[in-house]
Amino acid sequence: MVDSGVLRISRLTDYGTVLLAHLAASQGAVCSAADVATATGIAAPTVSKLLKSLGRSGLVISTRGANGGYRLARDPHEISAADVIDALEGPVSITECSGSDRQCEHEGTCSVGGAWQRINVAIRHALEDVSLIDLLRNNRPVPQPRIGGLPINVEIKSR
Amino acid sequence: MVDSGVLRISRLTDYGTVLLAHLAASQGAVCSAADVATATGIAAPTVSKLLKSLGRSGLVISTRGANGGYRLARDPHEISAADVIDALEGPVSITECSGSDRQCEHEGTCSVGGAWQRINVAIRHALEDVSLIDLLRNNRPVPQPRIGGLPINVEIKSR
DNA sequence: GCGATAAAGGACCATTTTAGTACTATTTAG
DNA sequence: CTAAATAGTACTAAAATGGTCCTTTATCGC
Repeated sequence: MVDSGVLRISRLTDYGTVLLAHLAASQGAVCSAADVATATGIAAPTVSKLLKSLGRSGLVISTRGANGGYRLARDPHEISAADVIDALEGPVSITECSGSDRQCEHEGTCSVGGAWQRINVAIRHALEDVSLIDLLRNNRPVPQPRIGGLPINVEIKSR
Repeated sequence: MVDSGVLRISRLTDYGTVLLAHLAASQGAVCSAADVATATGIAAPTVSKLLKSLGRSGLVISTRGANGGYRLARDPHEISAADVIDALEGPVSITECSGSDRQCEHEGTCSVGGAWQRINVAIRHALEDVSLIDLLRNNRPVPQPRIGGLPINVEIKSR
């Protein structure tokens, strides 16, 4: 449990961004799933599965048959992190009851709710603000700030 | 799968905010875990487990023995959503490899990374911006729910 | 001191989610 | 026609999650 905590995206979604980044780097050329797998080092069946999903969501365009493959459906500037997450995991919502309109089972006694929406919106904006290009470009050796031995990203308040 | 997707906090963390909200509403009075369980409708062992965690993280203060119980460690204005999440789930990080210092297994081929940090920071800020009081006050439709006689929307000093 | 109360801390189990695999059908270039 | 490649579906293994139980320790009231 040393790993990251909440608010994580699933590993598959993370892979998804890697795949899309590869397609973006390929400048519109059609790449087969196998090619992408080789290039990214992600297992072929997994790549295939992900690209299928991304196709269904309209982020990539597929061409079937011999010499077929995948390419981005639109300019990588126009694909946001939110798009990728939506495609692979469904709509973003931080709590179960704040996202959908169905009833929370503790509705009567639950005194928490409204402010999560605000948080949701903020997160949404952050995700929409980052494009595939950003994800590609901001790639750097990472001078990750470190606090003590802790791999924390953001400053943590004193305890 | 109708439910919320990624970026959700776990149910336990959600419960945690409910528990803390109840303690906030109790204005510093000591509440036993059993009381809180009754008041919130959350299963007693679960409440107990959560309050233990919150105690270890310094968000609540425990008193053992007869007439013991829990109370908030500090003013509810000073407890943020980020605090609660940190306490119950560890540090927030959206991807596995952006949060920890361990190597991503696809390091050589992975072209994604940097921009997630920016997203992390944005999310972090959103979470730090919302206090327990906000979570209480922005309470929705449910008009003045009362819990075993206790009104839950206690007005505490506004800011 | 004694007994009741209540938290602390672990160990443990059931269920759900997630990740990954396999197999079959369909489409298309040559 | 055949080979290459995606589409779709079903299945399995592994991990995280949620929840329960039990034993120990501390405190209060008598």
